[in-house]
Amino acid sequence: MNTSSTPSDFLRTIISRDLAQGNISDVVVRFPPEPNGYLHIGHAKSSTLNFGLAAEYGGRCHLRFDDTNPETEDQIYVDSIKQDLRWLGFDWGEHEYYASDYFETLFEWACQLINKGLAYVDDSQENLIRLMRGGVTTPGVHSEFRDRSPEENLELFHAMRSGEFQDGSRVLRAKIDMSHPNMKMRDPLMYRIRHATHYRQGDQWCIYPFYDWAHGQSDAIEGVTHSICTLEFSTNRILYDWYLDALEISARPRQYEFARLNLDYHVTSKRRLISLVQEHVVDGWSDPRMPTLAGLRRRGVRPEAIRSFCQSIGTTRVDSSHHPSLLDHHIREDLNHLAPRIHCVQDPLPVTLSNWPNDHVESLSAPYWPHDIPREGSRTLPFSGELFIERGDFSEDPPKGFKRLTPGGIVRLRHAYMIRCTNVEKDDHGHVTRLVCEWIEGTQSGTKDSDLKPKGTIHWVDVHNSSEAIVRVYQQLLSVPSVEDDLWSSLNPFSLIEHRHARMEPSVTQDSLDQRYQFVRLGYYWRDGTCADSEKPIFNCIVALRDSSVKKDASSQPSQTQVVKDKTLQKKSTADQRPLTPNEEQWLRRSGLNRAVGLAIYGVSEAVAFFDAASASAPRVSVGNWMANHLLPALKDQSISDLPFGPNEFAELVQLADREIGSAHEIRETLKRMFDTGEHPAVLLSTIQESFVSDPETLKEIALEVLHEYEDRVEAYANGKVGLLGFFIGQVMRRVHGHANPKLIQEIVSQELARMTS
RNA sequence: UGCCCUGUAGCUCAAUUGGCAGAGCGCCUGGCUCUGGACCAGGAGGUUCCAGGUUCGAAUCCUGGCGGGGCAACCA
Repeated sequence: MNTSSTPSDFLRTIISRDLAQGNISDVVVRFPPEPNGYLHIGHAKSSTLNFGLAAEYGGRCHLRFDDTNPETEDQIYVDSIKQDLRWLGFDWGEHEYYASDYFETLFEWACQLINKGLAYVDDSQENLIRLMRGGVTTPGVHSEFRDRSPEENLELFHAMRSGEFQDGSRVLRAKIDMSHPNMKMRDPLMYRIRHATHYRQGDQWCIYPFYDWAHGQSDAIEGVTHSICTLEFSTNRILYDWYLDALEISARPRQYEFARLNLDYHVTSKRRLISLVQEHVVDGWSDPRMPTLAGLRRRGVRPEAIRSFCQSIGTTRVDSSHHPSLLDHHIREDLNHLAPRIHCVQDPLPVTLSNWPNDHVESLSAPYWPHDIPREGSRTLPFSGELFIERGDFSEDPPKGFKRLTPGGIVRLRHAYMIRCTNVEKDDHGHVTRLVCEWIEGTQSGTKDSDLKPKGTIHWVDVHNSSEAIVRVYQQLLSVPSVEDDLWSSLNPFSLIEHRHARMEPSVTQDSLDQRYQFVRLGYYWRDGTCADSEKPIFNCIVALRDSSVKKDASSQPSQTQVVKDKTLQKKSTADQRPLTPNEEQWLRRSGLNRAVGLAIYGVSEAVAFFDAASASAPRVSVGNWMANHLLPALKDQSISDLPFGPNEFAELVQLADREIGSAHEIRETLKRMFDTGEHPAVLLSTIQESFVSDPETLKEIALEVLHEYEDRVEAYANGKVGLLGFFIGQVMRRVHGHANPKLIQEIVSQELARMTS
């Protein structure tokens, strides 16, 4: 199976830390689909993440239906989502929840916000509200209803609930900040009026909460600790926190975002999937070409493959798109040890063996498994003078490297004999209709090697002892990696290839209907469950075998030349620096600092005065560097005057660094502690250094330990790879957990190195 | 144009939190084989987006720039 190394990603880092620091005692996550469609491969990523996290950390994962929009949601989707999740192998126990079950609580909480003056009823029209929100660079304006009293708001809100108003006539909004740089904070809507029947709550409600108002609160109600959603919600996080803070409830879930799954050559947007179904481009939601779990399932993909695919792609915050070959790889890996090998000829070409004894039928025994798979079992393969081979396995005019049958050439029929092609029969159009071949006696599979060297081995079936079948081979739905402008022109016209006259070997009739096979040299297949009543059996191709003979088509990985990744472009754009103002120029000249450092200081209020004061007793350049690189960035929101220390203490710190009383690492640590305690730098530094390994003998011991452990590298060092000095220092540093002076280590390591290699 | 996120091998991700830039997939070569599969061995592929700075040492910290994505639904 695939590499079982436990995945490491930013979420696991966060959760491990929360657990270690005691921020939480149990991990509670949730998978929150809206029941308005079928689950697809993207949901598989999200659900394996959440259910996987819960399992790994011994926590739990809730299934919550985010059903706050009565107009699009339906029980059939609830049912299909549950079915798909169970199929994937996930178990949520009794933790099945519905956001709509929280409507009453949400309503009460909204009233609380109204009472606090943090929410108001707005009678403005929809498009006016939109207009008044402003744009990304222009602030919004206040609604004329923004300053209604809590009493009036409460009364109106209750009237909204009791159905006194029409759809769209009023909304409840949070009262935040109409000029907030984040658009989501410009008095977001909390409730709309919708006189619609909810699939679960019926006509109980005519006001419905929006996502932002419902989601975080639902998380809090359920005790969710980590609320993991996709990247497009990252701008919503600030609102998520605002609502929870405003409510002052004890439960405190946190939202984290990760990148959704994109699969090249597949349609992933729900809207487009719907139109494919509605326009009958595909055979419903479970068409084997669809990226829905229902489609994947019908195609024959097993949940194990989907889960291992999802684990292998990792979890990041980077928008990325995956090539389907990776999914294919996991499907094959799953099926390789599971699917017995049988013969199927998809596109039959008749072959007559001219010298085969008349009417003789030989029963050959053929193992189901190749030598490298440790499984037992075989079946009987009837063999006579009338056979079918794959049309593509014969070529009159073979390309270079063709390893199959050619006029006059020899191939082995798998599990049977070698044959030589002696004659090619064609119709009036020059189309090959039949091959006449010579049976080569004594070449049966398993017998001693003959001198003959077949070009290759091909599969076959017996004409009179085989059955017809329909075989469907699928390719990606799109002919381009992603839909550009128009879905219809992006569709791959060859996404379904149907072989109506395929021939199967006879053993198949004895197998159970849900058996998955490898059709030798073709791929993995199984019977289409939805067509059980069809006259001929219908087989779906689950995934083709890897095929290094095929010319790569449009869906192959991009070639190196195709991908320039705009690197040249990026290079060209040298950092054009903005011109300086006269004041800035004067400041730079006066301070004697370089541009970057100088401007960093100039841009922060009080920083110039701080710099001037500090540089009275310490070198200006050092003061500048330490300020720009370490002091100012650590400031975050607070201002310089809030610091528990002043410029004089800072100057002392800089001097400690300058006189090499402390290493850069130690000085940084000292500064960090000054932020917390405000204590004197020299005192802090000496306590830090006390815990340091400063005894040269001890360090020498450790250095020798390292050098012995990495003898090969010492040799490489001796041979001129002097850059390894840094590596040795690093290793010693690691062993003392950073608690030592690097310059001292360098001295010692260099000495020992010189001794060893001289 | 405002705010937020994000740039590591062709692709997707790692890198013990400042210490030798690695893995899987894909690709190429060889071996094995009665599957152009699987398996085994090897290989190519990197200016860690760019330019500066701090440091004994930077993919990692700082400044500036460039590229990509998201946000202005009475959807979620």
